[in-house]
Amino acid sequence: MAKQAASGTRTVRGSRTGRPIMALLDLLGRRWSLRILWELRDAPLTSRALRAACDEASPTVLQARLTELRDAGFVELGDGGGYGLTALGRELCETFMPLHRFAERWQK
Amino acid sequence: MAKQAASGTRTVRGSRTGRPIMALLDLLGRRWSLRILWELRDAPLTSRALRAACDEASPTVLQARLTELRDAGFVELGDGGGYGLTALGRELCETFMPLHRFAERWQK
DNA sequence: CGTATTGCTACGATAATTGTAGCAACGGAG
DNA sequence: CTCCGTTGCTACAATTATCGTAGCAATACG
Repeated sequence: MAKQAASGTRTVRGSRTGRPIMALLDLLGRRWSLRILWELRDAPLTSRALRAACDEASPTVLQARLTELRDAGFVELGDGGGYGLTALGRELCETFMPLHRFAERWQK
Repeated sequence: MAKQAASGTRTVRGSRTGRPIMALLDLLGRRWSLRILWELRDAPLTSRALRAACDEASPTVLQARLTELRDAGFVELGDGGGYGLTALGRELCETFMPLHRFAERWQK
């Protein structure tokens, strides 16, 4: 019972409120979503290079996430191959950069 | 079953590199993790209030996430009941606050 | 005692993810 | 053209994760 997106409305699993933050948290909360954005932060990667960067995750999920992230407008498939961040995606990725330093301090 | 943390080492699914950012991305990439942190951003909530805030998500997963987030030191169970963010958790949550405005602009 | 909370768990059903293998399309040698 | 190697992408069974419902023990109040 995959939740269908009602015409024009961005309806993501687990977020029936319509609040965009919920849709975003849900999208980013799926496995490998955050990781994909992270791995693409510097430069575009081919699907296989991305898979290698993502600890050889299953191509099934990666393709699913890439499709979702493309639909969301965060990732694009460049002409000539290779996945890269869109301007919007780069902007989103910037939001997560402080996470890097935080993680270093966390670690404990 | 749930991957056990080898003595002293923080080993999280999908992150065998040992880089803390990977462990963090993996932890936050599990379902409801981000949402839980988000819902606790203002004030502590009881387990049931949190469940209500999280769209009546299954208590099984919520308990699992809460345990993980507690082990990570982001969430704590206050004396007298109620889950709240730790100082570290509040700090992590601050990192995600820009996400709110980003989500508003996203939406499209 | 009854009633209502709290945090938390059991367990079958369902959905998501994994792992392996492979496809069609394109391009560059040879 | 043929042979390679790459690209993005898919099939499909097996394994996990999550859902949904019900309920437990503990605590508190009357």
